Amino acid sequence: MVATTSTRERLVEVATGLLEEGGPSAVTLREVGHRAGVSHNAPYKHFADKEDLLAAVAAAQLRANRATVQHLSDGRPPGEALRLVLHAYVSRAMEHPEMFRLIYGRWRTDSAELGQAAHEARSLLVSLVQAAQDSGDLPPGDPDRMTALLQALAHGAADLALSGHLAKDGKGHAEPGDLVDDLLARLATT
Amino acid sequence: MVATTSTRERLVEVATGLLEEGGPSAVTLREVGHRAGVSHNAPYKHFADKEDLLAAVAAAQLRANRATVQHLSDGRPPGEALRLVLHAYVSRAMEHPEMFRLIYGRWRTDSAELGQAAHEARSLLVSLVQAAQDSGDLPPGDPDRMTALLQALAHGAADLALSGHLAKDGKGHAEPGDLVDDLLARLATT
DNA sequence: ACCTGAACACCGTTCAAGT
DNA sequence: ACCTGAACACCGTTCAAGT
Repeated sequence: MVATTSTRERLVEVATGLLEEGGPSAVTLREVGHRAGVSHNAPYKHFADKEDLLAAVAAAQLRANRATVQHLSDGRPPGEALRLVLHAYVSRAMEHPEMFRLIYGRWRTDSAELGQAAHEARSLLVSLVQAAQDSGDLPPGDPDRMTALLQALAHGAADLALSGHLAKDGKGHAEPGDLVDDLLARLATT
Repeated sequence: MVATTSTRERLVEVATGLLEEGGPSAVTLREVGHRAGVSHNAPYKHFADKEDLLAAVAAAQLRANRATVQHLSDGRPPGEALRLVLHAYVSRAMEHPEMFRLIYGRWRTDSAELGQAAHEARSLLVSLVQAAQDSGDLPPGDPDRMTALLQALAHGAADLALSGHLAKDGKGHAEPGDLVDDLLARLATT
């Protein structure tokens, strides 16, 4: 299997690496072009501007996440699958903070590719929640709303932990994963 | 009462305005200086660099938020006070997205002023939660951890809503404030 | 102590031109 | 269709100098 990566794919790969190393400001089109072996403005032939390139990076990562989620939940009981997926959500955020902040950052460009990837990621999560409700691991109710509750908690716990606003005194000892478990436990006993 | 605003205070005010209008990239030291009536590099006499100025902006806002929280909760039953404060947290985020993202963004500078303001904001929230536990509006347990759970949910709901990752199909109709109420309701019946 | 003007290095973006 | 080199406007930061 020969990997024939197009220039466009290489630009996205290189930009991904630069992002994780030093955040969006480290993704200069000059360095992207240089690492991809093209000129510093060749990216403009594939992307409208820098933000459009970053949107492609975020979309690619969302698709990769979706594959991970599917693999993680495959063949497991719904309650356990959901728990693993939420913990993976948090772990990914803590290990790849720049990518996390990019994906859930503010976009002034409405990238169709990114919107599509985000929609598919959410759909998968909703179906997982629905399965957990059917199996009795989660209480009944609108699955969209239950999903939003769970994702909001996992997301907020990760984001606050990343910014150091989550009880760093060590007293509460509230790791983001612990909060996920707290919520799941309370929901299970309702 | 004559308002004798120092240059430093004026720089922070001007930077705050620019931030809310167009985000951190709109806060150019040149424009800050110009609006404050000084040269484009006068800010360097008051702040180490641009990030240090933004840290002062964030710290000032955290202190203002703290005052709002105290005023909101003053004289109300703990359960209601907590609910109002969490809703205010969400509303503030939705109405001032750039400020919200700044405060809970990533800092490479460890500003003592910002760290102090963040710590005090968290302490106030913990004491509110503790009062709600004492009055029976919230279940018992480590107040630091209960606070983290509540803040993580409010924070995540607001952040996901801002980035459009919260069920925008309209089916679940999950506004951030609704999620706050969902969690409070579930905690009340535990 | 606080401020200014010039200068430097860097970056996103555009443009005319090349194959 | 895809790429290049030069150029423009802009920005953070530094420096020598002024009061």
